[in-house]
Amino acid sequence: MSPPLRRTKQRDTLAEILERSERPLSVAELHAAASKRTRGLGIATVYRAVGAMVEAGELESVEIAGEPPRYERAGKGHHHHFACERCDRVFDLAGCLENLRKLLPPKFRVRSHAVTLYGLCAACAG
Amino acid sequence: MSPPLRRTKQRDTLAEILERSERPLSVAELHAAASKRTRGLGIATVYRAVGAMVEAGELESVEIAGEPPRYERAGKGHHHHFACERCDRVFDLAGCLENLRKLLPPKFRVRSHAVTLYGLCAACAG
DNA sequence: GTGATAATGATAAGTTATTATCAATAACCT
DNA sequence: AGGTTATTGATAATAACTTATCATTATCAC
Repeated sequence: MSPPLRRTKQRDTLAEILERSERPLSVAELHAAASKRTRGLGIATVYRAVGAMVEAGELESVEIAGEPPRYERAGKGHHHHFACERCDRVFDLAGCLENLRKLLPPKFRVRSHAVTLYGLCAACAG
Repeated sequence: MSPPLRRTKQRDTLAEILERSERPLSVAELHAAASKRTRGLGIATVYRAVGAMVEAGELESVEIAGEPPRYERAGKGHHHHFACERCDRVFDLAGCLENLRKLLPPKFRVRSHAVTLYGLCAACAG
């Protein structure tokens, strides 16, 4: 069975950053942000913490083609994402689209879908 | 400047398979299909041919998160894709969705978008 | 046909992201 | 506080693709 888990400064910091973040973060972003508070934080620790939180259902991963996954807290409700082509950050979009099924060929069965918009975020569109 | 390009059996085969294919193909799929006709075909040759065709604007790449890119002939018109979770093949979907912009936060500028459906293709849904 | 050289195939090397290893450190129970 | 052991950080090792290298082969202009 799984070993009893211990509370550490590193994990607390990482969890808090993710909890507070209004957008999904990559491991690299998370490492950078947490390093400001927890000096010398190892990248492996970030991977371990993120993996455990996904495993525990506290985090969900946001997969975007050609990009490393981002992570955001679970239970935000169905939504999609925007990837800024300049600053490389990913943002949440509110809501979804109807009629996705109308795209579907006969006999195909959909289990999930992803909609990603690419462009410039507000900051980069300046 | 670029060296004059020569016509080879390998490139002809690859171009023809892509031209005839009704769905986007990965380098691996393309290599497998072309190897039946051109024995001993090297994977590097496939990468080189695909790269050149993309460069020339004859092919477009189809990027799907967590998957190697697929390639399809350019100029098919705007459409999206379906990724079968069982057989791992990618299919074209006809048309698009309206009102993508309604998802957009203020001041964000969209340049392109991707819609990918995941599920089982007709063959796998059986 | 012949020569110059682009293309090929086999494979080494490079990328990028992630996981494994392991000695040192720090949590937590009594 | 002290001991057990989970966790950490540094880094080696993987993994999955893609590109580079280079001797050999094949294309094409003449």
